[in-house]
Amino acid sequence: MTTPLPLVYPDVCGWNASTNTLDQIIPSASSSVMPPPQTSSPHPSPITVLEPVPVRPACSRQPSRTPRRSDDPNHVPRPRNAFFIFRCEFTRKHTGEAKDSTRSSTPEKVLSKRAGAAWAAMSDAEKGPYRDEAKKESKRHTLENPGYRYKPKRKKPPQRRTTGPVTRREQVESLVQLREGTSARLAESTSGCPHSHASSSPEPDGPVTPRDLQHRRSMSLPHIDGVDHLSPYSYTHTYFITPASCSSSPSPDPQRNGRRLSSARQRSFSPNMYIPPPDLSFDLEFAEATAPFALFSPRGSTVSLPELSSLQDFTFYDDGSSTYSTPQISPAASMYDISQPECFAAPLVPQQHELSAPAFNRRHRSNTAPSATMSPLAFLSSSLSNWNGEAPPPVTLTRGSTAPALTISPPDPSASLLLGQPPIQVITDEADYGYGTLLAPGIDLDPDRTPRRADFAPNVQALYAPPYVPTPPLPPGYPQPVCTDVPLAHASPGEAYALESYSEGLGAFDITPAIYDMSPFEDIDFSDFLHVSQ
DNA sequence: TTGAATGAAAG
DNA sequence: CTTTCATTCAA
Repeated sequence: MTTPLPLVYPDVCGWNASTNTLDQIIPSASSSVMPPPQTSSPHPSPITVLEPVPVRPACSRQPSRTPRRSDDPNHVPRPRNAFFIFRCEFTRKHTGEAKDSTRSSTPEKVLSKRAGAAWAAMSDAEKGPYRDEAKKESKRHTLENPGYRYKPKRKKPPQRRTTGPVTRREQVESLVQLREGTSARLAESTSGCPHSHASSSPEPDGPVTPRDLQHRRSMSLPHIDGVDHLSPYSYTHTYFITPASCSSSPSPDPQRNGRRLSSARQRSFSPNMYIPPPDLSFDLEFAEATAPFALFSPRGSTVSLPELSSLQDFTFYDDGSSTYSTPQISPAASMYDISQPECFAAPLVPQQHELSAPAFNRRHRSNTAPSATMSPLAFLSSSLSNWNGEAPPPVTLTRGSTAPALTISPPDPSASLLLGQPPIQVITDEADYGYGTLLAPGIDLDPDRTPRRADFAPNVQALYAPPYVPTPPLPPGYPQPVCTDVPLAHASPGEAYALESYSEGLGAFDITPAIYDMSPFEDIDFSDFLHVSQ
């Protein structure tokens, strides 16, 4: 057993970083006033600084009645931030000029509220001086209090919005509940949903709140150079699954919803429909907004936000000469030579090693907090985007006891891509699920599990082109596409077909896609890009 | 009341 | 390792 050395925390006041010693300490009172040992307690240190002498700038009304950091005379208060500096001035103006009665009668709370409102109404330019002042004050603070370190004391244990694992099923169900609740409230309908799985309701924190929806963890697009990259869309749509039996309940927007669902129902999926991989060169605005992703995506991995935002000199011109400059990111990017404008154009007929258009390579960041709600479509498509085009192994299905076993060998994936062949047919005991099914034979859609790429039909990725992608001409001799693609900017909601195969596939499992709206580009789930419409 | 810093959680 | 986020604390 070693001698209990006095605990020393180098970052408390008094530590001299240069000499690695404690310069100024009151060598007394080491443990006399120590609180009971608590791990969360940030060690009220016996070490105290002699000289700090906090300078309170002009405004300070010195509310001596405030709990001055528990009667520690050597406590160094934090520097004020811009708002606080503003608030000081604000307070002075509003109480100083007024009569004393006002001063005493205006509670701090009200002042704070008013100051907050005033602050919010101010422009950046107006706030600038306060920010500068705050910076100065901060600098002065560090100069005058070397070794100072802000050490907030934990009083409450930090609460994450959700604790513990939340299964995807729970996420989906809580979304369904949210939607159901909204529908019910709006239509005053009492139709319940038998599939709601009340037994396995999302336990820890209850259903997803709208705020959670806004905060679906996903790739936030940092505004490069602080410039907003405006989207041509007013909304992006993310789809989530609701059991078919629930979808009959009135929806908050029956018109849109009905149109969406019925169009998905009515339009039959053509097995000959060739949906090309996305061509990202088609639309200036879209390309501008997407380009960072496209640039990085050949790495096929995640991109840190700093990296992304370091794309400062990214420019994009559509003046015919089509030049842009952008930093060379990685050697892997040479697959799409980013020095060339054409790099944004996906190969019209992708080879197997480059099946994906750049955007498709971008993996969905899986930094999903438990509270983050990922739409089923998002996780489906995230799996899809991880899929490298390999065909799943041949699957043998037994068709009842009398029927002969049926072996389905997926076609050569590259061939199927080239020819735009339909996905393989899924045949089960129950039914012929038909073309358009996304899943490979014998695969059940299990919301608790992220599908692996082997779960999908071999050319399913090719079916996943966004609806707004202009169809490139197919090589002569190939079946020409059935669908006429609509340019992005002119795409109308009814034109979306990218999800049809998806919804048909899901429909086979009694699952109907539904939608919710998100305001554009605040928090982008990249998979939404692939299915955006309108 | 806003904003900065922190530390821990989570990937 | 990096990023997110709840919490504290400045008057």
